[in-house]
Amino acid sequence: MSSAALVPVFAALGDETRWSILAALGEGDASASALAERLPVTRQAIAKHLAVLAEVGLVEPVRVGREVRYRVLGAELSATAARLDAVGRDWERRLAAIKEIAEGL
Amino acid sequence: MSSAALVPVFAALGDETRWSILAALGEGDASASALAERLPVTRQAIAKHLAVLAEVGLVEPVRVGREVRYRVLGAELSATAARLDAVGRDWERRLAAIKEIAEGL
DNA sequence: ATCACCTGCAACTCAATAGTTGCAGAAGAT
DNA sequence: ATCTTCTGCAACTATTGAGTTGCAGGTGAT
Repeated sequence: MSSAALVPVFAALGDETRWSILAALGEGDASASALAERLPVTRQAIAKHLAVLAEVGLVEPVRVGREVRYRVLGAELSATAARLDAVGRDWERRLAAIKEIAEGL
Repeated sequence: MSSAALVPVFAALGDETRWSILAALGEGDASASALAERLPVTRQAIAKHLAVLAEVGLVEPVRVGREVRYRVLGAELSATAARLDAVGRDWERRLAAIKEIAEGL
């Protein structure tokens, strides 16, 4: 089941640095230390971001020996997108209905 | 064209109060003052949120006499959802490819 | 056993932002 | 013309969060 609250997911996605991290993970799993070599922030900052991303289910930790690699979960992203789309369509539908009533049809 | 940067849109959607506002607007256009009567925050706070939402194209101001009503743009939400889904699918695809290579297929 | 490296926790700084109050100004209503 | 009401601007507070440095603890490699 992947239905954490919707809003925290967007809050997690509302940060450029986290997108850099997600983009980097999109090219293969990596640890916080490995990511720190490619990004202009410290390992600890990245670790915090990864914790946020893991909290909302966008990323998943995988122990490999003494390091902890992270895997991006694209499916969760798509699921979130689906829910967002549903909300958007619902509002469009309801507002269209209101408009018709207002026009006296 | 509705392609503002993607990240600020998520940042805008990462706030509970703004979702309350969007939900209220989903039941019909309303002004900041009208919204302030239904929500537990001041009009000015709502005005700021509406400015943020308008900035990223999720909402649109409409002058009606001396008041300014806001209309929620569900289509923009759906467009954002589509872009999000595309990113998610892309990552899944790439990671699946990497996995196959790693397994020596 | 020792060394190197990676993770995790804690304390701190600084900037951004959600929220407030207060006031000035413009546009309908009477 | 006056009164009401709605909007917009400005200053201020407080909280959150991004980022840092420093250090302690484990785990694999030699």
